[in-house]
Amino acid sequence: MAKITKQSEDFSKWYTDTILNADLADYGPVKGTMVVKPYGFSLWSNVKKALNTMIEDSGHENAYFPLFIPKSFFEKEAKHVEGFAKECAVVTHSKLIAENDGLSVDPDSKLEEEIIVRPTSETIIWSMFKKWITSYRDLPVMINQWANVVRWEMRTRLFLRTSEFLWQEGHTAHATKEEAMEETLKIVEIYKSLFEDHLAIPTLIGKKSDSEKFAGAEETFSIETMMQDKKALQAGTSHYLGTNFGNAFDVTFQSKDNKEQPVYATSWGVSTRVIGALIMVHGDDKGLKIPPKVAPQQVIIVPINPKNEDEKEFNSFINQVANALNQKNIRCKVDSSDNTPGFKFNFWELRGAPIRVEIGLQEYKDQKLTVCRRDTGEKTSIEHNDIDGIQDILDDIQNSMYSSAASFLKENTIELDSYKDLQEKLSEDNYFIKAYWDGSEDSEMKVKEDTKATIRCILEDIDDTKAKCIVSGGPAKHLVIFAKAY
RNA sequence: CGGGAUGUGGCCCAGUCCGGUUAAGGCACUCGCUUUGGGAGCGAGGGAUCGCAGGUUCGAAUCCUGCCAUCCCGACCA
Repeated sequence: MAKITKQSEDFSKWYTDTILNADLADYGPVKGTMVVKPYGFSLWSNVKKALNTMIEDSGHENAYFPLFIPKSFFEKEAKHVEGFAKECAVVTHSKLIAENDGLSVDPDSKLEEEIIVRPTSETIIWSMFKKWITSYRDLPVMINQWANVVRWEMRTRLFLRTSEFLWQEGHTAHATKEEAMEETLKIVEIYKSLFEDHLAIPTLIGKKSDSEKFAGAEETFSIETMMQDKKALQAGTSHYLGTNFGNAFDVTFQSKDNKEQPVYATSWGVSTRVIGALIMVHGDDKGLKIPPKVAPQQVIIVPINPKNEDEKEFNSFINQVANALNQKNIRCKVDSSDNTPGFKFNFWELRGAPIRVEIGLQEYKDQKLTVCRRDTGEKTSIEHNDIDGIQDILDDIQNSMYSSAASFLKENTIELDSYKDLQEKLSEDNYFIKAYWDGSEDSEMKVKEDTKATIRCILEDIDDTKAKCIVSGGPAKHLVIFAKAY
């Protein structure tokens, strides 16, 4: 276990060091791929469990659609093709031939129609919806799937952008525009709750500008979050797709009064990128800081073995504490490896365990526990059977992690109305800049060229003739956030 | 696909310019003893066809040619 680079020295090196050293993930053999290791997967599973519960509780059903999609499906929706054409893995052959010194592709096995490895599943899902939807009685259809997708990326980073990643993608079909829009916004609220209540990550919610929205969507809503380097990370998206996919796949339904009607759609997704967000929002120079609700281990007990004491009784005291915690559904583990206590302290801080309980001779004699919080480093002593006391500390850690991230976001979000100030500020440091925008692509592009910042989201539409665009000085249509993004 | 760099035990790397015994060191690993309240110490041990393929040479990690891979910087992106 090596020492990790300080955040202040090189934030992105800190990020990679932390992931590798905390055992979350490792590089895969193919460029841009990653292996999610057990500790990282356990974290993802906790996130997944929380989100899946909310998805199911709001009426969605899980299903699974194939990885392989006929190429022709992508040709059906023009914008969608445009958006994904440049990053698709394509299957062209079905056989290999063993030759003297290796394998080669059998030219005779060329497929009649090439197959695309899904970059997202709208097309295959809507091809199925066509079969399933004929009457108003069939609607709404509310499907979710947990899957892997492949997007052939040029530059990749662990969790943030890899060629293959895990996510959930929701796909719904509705009888009316209003219902589909309502669904789109309901999902945004679910995502907001996942981030704020479970991951302790404050969020900004808004609409994407045309240049940033999902290929094939009418409207894209996004959950934007601020990392500790003050760059923005889009952590979730929810799309109102209108009738684009319904039309492309010729899906219609018959209403009560026997009229043929178009079907309205939504789609929405959250990926393993949230792990990246969690790392970059909460981590520090010691490593990860995981919010208790999703931590693989909430409490780590580090025994400090006494020299000449009765080891048996000491160990049974420790097991008694661990069992009591586990019985109250607190995820707890005793680190009984033969490393030194100091090593274990650092090891579990690196891995972000919210609470460490130290039990040595002193605690054994006093029947007390020394409790150390990962977020503040503060040590307190509590009675050995005060399980509620531990739960209270976990809750407090969860809350204070959220509030410190929230004040960080607030401190680094500034409102500006002069373009000169915007350029100056963004050349000094990263910020979220709240400003008016006239809605034109020219203004949007100018900011990107001058500062590398983009419109992360549209917070609200403006109907005030006095509001001026920060770029052009013309009448403003929207209040937006400009920021550099991952 | 353009510009730059790098390939040597599991990992980080010295050695390459100027060819010459058994390829050095650190981390990690294994065994033993001593340790254990903030990354333990000592001793012993295992592990490398030096990215691949040719070539030059008495002799190649080192020189030459070709290839491959990875990383960084640009055009694309949840």
